[in-house]
Parts: sequence; structure tokens; C-alpha cells
Amino acid sequence: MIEGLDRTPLTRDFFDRPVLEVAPDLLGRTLVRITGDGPIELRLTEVEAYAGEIDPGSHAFRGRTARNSVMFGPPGHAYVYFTYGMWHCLNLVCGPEGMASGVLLRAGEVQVGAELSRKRRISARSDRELAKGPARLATALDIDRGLNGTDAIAHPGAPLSVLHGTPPPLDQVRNGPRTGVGGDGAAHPWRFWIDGDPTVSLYRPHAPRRRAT
DNA sequence: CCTATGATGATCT
DNA sequence: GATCATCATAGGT
Repeated sequence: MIEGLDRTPLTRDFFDRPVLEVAPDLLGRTLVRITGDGPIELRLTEVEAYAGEIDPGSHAFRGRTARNSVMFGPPGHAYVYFTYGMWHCLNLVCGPEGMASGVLLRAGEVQVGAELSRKRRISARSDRELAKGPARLATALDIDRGLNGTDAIAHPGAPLSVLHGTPPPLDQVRNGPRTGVGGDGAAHPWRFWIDGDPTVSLYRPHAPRRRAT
């Protein structure tokens, strides 16, 4: 186990705040995933905020649909979506309920269960790449749509939960434009990361894909 | 180090 | 039919 870590679970109140408060506050926290093979734990190093129906970059911008309905529900639950035909991404819903905001978990450092994670991340050249990117993070933690809507506040049998961990000093938290978000949503500097951490993903500006001819 | 491109399918218009 | 909160790989510098 990790020494010197505050392993107190985060509470519902932690997530029941505006997403721009919650997102940077998640850095350094410990994400716990209980798989069939054992636990995997991750220290969060990079996140992005999505502010519901006022945010052109958010899945909830055009209102509630079958896919995004979890975002409109209670804070502290997992919103998992499938994208680009083969990847999953994990978000944590923030408050207040009905605002449809969430935090995309983009990267982290695997601190427990790296051997389990490696089995799902064969192409990772080093452990620092296990969860370096949102779809890599979901793969490393064996997360798919089966976990969509799951309550991520710690409780008996919880497959997913978040512990207090060790937040970084405030002057080590950086922010900038969100990765892969174009149009009007690109203006918001709502990506947050821990400065200098080797597990933070590389920034890629949004580029529209060329149409097939 | 870098840039370009194909993979693959759910979702929404 | 177009888009997509992405990644792995190939090949150039």
C-alpha cells in the first residue's frame, strides 16, 4: 500500500459543487477500481471540466439524450461513454444535480495493481504510459459502459471510488485549453494538470478529420 | 523527436 | 451521412 496517503473517501458533498471547483480539486486524488482480479489504484494527474448545457464542448450541450442522461443525475456518479468506435472515457458527474456537468479523467499514475493494468495495456512501453490519456486510463482500469451510472462514492462493494489522496501544492496546478475540443468550446481553458508530471498526456489541438472522397 | 493516417461503431441530424 | 472529449503504428527528421 501507499505510505503517507490520506485514504479517507471523498463524500457526495465534494462532487456537489460547481465543476470548475471540483475539476482542479480532483488532481492528486486516488481513484480506486476493484476488478475481478484485484484492486487497481491511480493518482489523478490530468482532468478536464465540461459544464453541461452552457458549454459547447459538452455532450450535454444540446440537452438530455439516452447517452448523456447520467450527466443530468446526482453528483458523484460515473458517466462512461464509447467513442471513436473502440474507446471508453470516464467522467465523474458534478453538482448541482440537473446541471449536467462532469469531469473527464484524462490521466493518472498507477500506484497499485500495475501488473493487472499491464495485461490490458499491452502496447504501453512503460508504466507511466498505462493511463496517459483518457481512453488509456479507462482501459488500464478495465472500465466500459457497464460502469455507466455507477455511484463512485465509496460504499461496500463499490467497483469505483475516490479517496482523499495527496493533493499537489496549488502552484503546481496548471490549466489550459481542452484537448480535442474544437469550435466555441475550445476557448475555455478548462483542462487541469499537475505541472511536470510524466503521466500527463500530450496536448493535441483539435483537428477536423478529412472526409473520405 | 515529429506528423500523418487508419481503425471502428454509436450517436445525432 | 458526418462527427466524434482517441490511440497505435509507420515512417520521416
